[in-house]
Amino acid sequence: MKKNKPKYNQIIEAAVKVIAENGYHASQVSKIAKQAGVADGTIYLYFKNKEDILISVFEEKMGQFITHITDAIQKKENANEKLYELIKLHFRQLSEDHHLAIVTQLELRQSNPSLRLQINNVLKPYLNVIDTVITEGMEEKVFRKNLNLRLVRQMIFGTLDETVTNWVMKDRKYNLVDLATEVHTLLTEGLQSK
Amino acid sequence: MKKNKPKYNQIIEAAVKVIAENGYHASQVSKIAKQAGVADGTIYLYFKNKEDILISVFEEKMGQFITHITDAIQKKENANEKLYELIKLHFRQLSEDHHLAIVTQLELRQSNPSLRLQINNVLKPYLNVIDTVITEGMEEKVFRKNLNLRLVRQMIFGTLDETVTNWVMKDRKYNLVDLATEVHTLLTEGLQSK
Amino acid sequence: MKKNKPKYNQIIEAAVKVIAENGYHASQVSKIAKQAGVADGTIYLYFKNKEDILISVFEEKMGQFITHITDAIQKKENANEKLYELIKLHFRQLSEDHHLAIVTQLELRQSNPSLRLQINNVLKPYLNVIDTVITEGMEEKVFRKNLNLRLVRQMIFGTLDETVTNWVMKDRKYNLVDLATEVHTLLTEGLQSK
Amino acid sequence: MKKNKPKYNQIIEAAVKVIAENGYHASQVSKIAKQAGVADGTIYLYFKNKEDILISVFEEKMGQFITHITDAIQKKENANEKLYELIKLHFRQLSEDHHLAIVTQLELRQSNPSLRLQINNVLKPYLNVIDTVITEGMEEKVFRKNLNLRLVRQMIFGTLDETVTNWVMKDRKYNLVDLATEVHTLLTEGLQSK
DNA sequence: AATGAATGAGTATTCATTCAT
DNA sequence: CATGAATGAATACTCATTCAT
Repeated sequence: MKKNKPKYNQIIEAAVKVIAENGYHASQVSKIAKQAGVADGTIYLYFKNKEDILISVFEEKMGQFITHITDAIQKKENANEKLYELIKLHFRQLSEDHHLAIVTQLELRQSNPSLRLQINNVLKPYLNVIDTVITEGMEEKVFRKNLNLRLVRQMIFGTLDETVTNWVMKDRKYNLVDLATEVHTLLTEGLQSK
Repeated sequence: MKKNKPKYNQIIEAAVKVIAENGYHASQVSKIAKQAGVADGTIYLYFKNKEDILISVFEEKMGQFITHITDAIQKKENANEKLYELIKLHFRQLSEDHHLAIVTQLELRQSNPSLRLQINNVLKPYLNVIDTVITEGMEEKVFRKNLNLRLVRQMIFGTLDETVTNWVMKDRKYNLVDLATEVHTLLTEGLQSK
Repeated sequence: MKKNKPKYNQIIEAAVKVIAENGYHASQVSKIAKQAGVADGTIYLYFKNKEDILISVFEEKMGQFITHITDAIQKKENANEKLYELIKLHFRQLSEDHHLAIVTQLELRQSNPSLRLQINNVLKPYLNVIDTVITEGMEEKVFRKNLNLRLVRQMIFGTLDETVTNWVMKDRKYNLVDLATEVHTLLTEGLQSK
Repeated sequence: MKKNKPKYNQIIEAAVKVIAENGYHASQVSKIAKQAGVADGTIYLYFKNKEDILISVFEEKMGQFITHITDAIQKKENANEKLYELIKLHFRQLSEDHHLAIVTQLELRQSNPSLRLQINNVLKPYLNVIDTVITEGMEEKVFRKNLNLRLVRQMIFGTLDETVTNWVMKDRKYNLVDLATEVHTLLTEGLQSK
């Protein structure tokens, strides 16, 4: 499988770095090749075209991202703790790889509709993980029953995504992971005073 | 002021239509000019460059959007009702102008980071409106005191934005405004069962 | 009509010169533009793409070529004289424009099949002129009746074409027009001694 | 000699097939190698470069073509019969190997002038055969004396070549060999009625 | 002899912007 | 004010050839 070839990963890592530092539109294939230490033509032995590099970057990175979160929340006992873990790891992983954070929150969004459709497909497993936590929470009666699954998922993902994007746009000047507790409380308890 | 010139608005409206129908990347200046019924060069008598058209589209449309919401929530008595009104009008206005919805939720996001920074500036007054509602809610003790203002704003805006984007990407097949009540409940009461 | 625009003809003439001097494959669009004294982009205001330049070169030049021959042979009294005139003018016109001769006999032949198909279409009117001369000759009983039209046309065109190509490949070291009489005699009387 | 190596011929045959089926420009070295069942690099153990493959294809095939014709016409008694035999075999051989016909009449002509110069060298022996027949014909007084050798050769070769090219371009829908008699008559007797 | 992964030179085309009229 | 013809910078991808194994 091509993913075991060292050059495949070399190119993926080079792409993340080049895109994060130069922005999507200034990331020419030749620049990525140079950063990866291979010839321009070599890129095309491993990727169909430039778009395929971007999709593959996202697939590889999101795959690890999701696997990590899925593994961690399995060890938690109830949906509430699972949700907290998911928030914490979502923040932590993007905190720890700020190149990746820039690429996912800013650069990849300026892609064309066809690419964004593929990106959504890669995101689906993550959204499914969120759905599972919500469903479990309703079954465990930790969360209110009769929650609108799609809406709740949109609230959770929308909140996390917006929070990370703001953090990236503020040049990551504050600690993102520190916000996990508060975000979790907001999502579970809402705004209302009791 | 240039906004009183009829061609200025002609071009703004043409831009919304062209971008919504053709997508951001296929919206050449010449296409917008043709749709507006003016010569290519005329565009540059009213706008500094292409980016300026896009910013102006967003400014004009968001200005009305925000004015409308600000006016409406002033008439509401407490922060809870104001929040509900804000959600409802956010959804309704984008429902009623689907060209605008496509442009703001999908097409304008393909722009480069510099443009997006300016778009954020245009959004700021709207985020301030949200902040005001939250602050009032805390003062009125309708909302918990000690809420992290920025975080709450990100939750509210992130949730609304993600909800609208999903609706647009599902080709607007369901009624967006109908979701306002549920979204409001989710935001105020959270997920937890009581 | 675009053919009246001076730049259209400027580009056509530049293309003939550049292709004749550099060869088909070394004739980049930018080189043609430079020779024509226009910007690269201007080429695309007058031609759909590079192939369209080549087709148009051939159309324009062959159009004049054919018109000239058609006009001249109308004045001749019988098919035999018309054939002689056709041979003479075929040779003379390519003799007098050696850039055109190089382009038609050598460079345009290395084009791809799709282009060659279009080139054949442009040639058709010329082949029709040949056919008319042959048919008239049979009617006038100057030529044998029952000649196979297609075959005779192929003999005439094949002979002229091969003769010109050899002349071009020998760097035009001898006078092509001088051969007209002999070629005419060969075609009409054949090889056989009487 | 490299011609005894089996892979040499494998590659030659593969090249004819690949070029006939895919066209000259879509016949990459790697495609020829694959068809021949060898590695890309192996090609370069037997051929100097891609052009050398093409030249060699033409040399090998034309060698057989010419040998066959030379042998056959030696058995004929006079120049007239020899010319007829040459025409018949020219047509028959290309009829029987339609891959070769496509390659020689269409595909190889898309090559650059340098390659075509080398192709002409390969053709020379064939043109010499034609010359010999003409000279014999003049000596035998079967053909008119004082024929311009080069011109007659160009008429014969031009006619045959144009006839075959037209047949290939019409997708070989009619029987080429059947035309031999008529072509022979045209060449020897000309167009004129007696 | 044979392999095939790696190389890197080369080019048509688009479109935001200008400026002479 | 308005026009629209002209500009020219900028870039992904192919494929003949090499050479370490």
